[in-house]
Amino acid sequence: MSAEQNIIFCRDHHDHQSCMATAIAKAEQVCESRNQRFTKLRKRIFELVWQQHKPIRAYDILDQLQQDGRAAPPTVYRALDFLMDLGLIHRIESMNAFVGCNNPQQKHEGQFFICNDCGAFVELDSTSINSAISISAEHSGFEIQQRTIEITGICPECKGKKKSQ
Amino acid sequence: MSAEQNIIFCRDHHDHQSCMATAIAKAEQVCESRNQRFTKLRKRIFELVWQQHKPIRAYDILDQLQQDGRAAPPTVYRALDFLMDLGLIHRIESMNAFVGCNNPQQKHEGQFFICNDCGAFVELDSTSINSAISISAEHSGFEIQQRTIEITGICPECKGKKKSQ
DNA sequence: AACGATAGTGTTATGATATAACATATTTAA
DNA sequence: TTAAATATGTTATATCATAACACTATCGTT
Repeated sequence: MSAEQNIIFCRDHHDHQSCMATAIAKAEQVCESRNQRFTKLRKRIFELVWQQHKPIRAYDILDQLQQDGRAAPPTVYRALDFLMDLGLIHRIESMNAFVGCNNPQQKHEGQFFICNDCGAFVELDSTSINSAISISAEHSGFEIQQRTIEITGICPECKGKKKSQ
Repeated sequence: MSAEQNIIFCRDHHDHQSCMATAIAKAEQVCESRNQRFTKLRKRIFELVWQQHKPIRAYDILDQLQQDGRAAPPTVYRALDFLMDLGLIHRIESMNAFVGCNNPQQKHEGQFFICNDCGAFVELDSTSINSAISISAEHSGFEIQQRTIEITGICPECKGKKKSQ
């Protein structure tokens, strides 16, 4: 039962409303189970991260917040740190940006496939990628603490669009 | 003939002089073959990156340069960009830092295993990791352009030291 | 050797990303 | 209801990176 997940870029092709609602429900669940508070601010920032199904940068979040009144960087970064600690979002190191996680209940660090064209991304947790890395590490006694795996390129849709031009 | 490379953390256990000399020789070769100039400045910065066998940040390089006189950030970043373009060094995204590459002749993007304790690192180019990722991508028609694979943790030596304390 | 073209470097200013430190407000739990 | 703990606001500043333009060195011709 460890079938590899398929990459599905869902940009524009789904019921965003319910997708978002599900994410929020999961987040609330995770917070509750860890005795953490999903405050109004944290929820707002979580929503902004999820909103577009693509990586968003801290200062873009800040810009959005400032449309409702004053806000400063620490407000954003603190919320992002909180959400990351709980695994509700992930940081994309190579882009200084953040994405929502759709499997926050499981502890994991995903593998991210991100389209350079449209920004759509997919998070995998592939057994074969994970174990290839683990094996390399075990081989020499390296003890893994954190995995950063970020693959950028062109998603199937954008590839299609390009061809037909 | 695709035996996996082993992780070897060479910190402190090698002839640094000749290790460095080899790296410089390779770099000169690569530059020559691509009709690029390995200028005094570029060489100096290349040496600083190699010097410690661990990731070094741009402003730390800048500090070193400034001991020989004035220098400003663009001087450093330009040289780093040049060296990266030729594959003579790599950027570690998750640390905003740079490391020397010991196989610059081959075009590749490595997998980095970096010790959180001592900073030692190893660059692999593992067939099994690479193909696991390629397979995941091909599965759905994602066209890979760039791979960022950075694994942090504790190297065998530091693990040993900790145990014996 | 003299020349213009190209490539490389210096310099100043500023943009982009992130955090420290402390003040204030809110929630929790006794 | 109150003290402790948690969360947020606010100001200042650290850290990372690049744009734009001036100047210098090198290369390839004549």
